[in-house]
Amino acid sequence: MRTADGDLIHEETGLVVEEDQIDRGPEWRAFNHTERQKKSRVGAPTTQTMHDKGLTTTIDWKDKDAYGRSISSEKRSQMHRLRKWQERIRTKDAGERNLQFALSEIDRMASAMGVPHSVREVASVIYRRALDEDLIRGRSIEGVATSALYAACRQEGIPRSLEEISDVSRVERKEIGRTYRYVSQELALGIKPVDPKKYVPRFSSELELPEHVQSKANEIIETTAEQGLLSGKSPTGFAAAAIYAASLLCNEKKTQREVAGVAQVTEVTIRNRYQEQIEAMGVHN
DNA sequence: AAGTAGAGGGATTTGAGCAC
DNA sequence: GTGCTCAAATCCCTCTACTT
Repeated sequence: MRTADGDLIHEETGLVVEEDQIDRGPEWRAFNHTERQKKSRVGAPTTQTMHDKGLTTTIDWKDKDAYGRSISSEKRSQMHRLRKWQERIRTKDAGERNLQFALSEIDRMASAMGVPHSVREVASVIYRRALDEDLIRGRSIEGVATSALYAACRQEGIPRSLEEISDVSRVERKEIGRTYRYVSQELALGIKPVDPKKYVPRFSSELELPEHVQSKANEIIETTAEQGLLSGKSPTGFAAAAIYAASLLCNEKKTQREVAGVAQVTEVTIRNRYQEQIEAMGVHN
């Protein structure tokens, strides 16, 4: 095998067997200076599948020289040290690269969702903790990164639903939920179920509902949640129903379809929830 | 808009099988 | 008997599709 430099490499040992003696200086090459500048780089073809793009030298594990002869014990121990360091650098690089990738994914998703910088910081911390606790083994980096972001949003009090986060992630909703539960449990994040009231301002502003409708929706949520109506129900559906009910009560009516759209639940869910809520409010008043 | 049936999915409970 | 794992059963919620 020959490198781009023309050096002959021993197939098994990977050691250089024969150096290309010819100086291919620039002045007599076929392409001139400007052509040379056009080429961003020269040399061996690179591959994206390896972190070093396949350019680094590999020291193999045989104690033979380029000619296949055994080498002295002094050389052997020197080779051993070199290999050890190469392995250390290689694995360290791989870990760093994965972390870099995860953090850039978190950043990308956070930007796409428009969440503040503090959430990204928290997500990064959660991801690093998951890495330290060895929770990523057997799971995808993207999955853990996405669930770290999901957890961070909830922890910072600006929750995003699994639907919303799976829209910007390459990982599907089910996987995010599963990984999130696992990470949250293992790291003892102690995140409480999302308060539906947290969704009210965002959904309301998307629906362009005035302040007093929001307060009414919050009131409905508080009263009905006290009566145990929230238990086991999805917070987004609950919030959507309360907003719908509030819009009716305040004569600022939005259709179930509109509310369902911004909350990413179905109209059926809104119907079921809001009737329970209205009933409970009736009993309450 | 409202209602209904049925499908599908997640979480929890129950029960069988196994090792100690 | 106790503790554990794993699969099946069950419950509840949300969804789609359809009708009124």
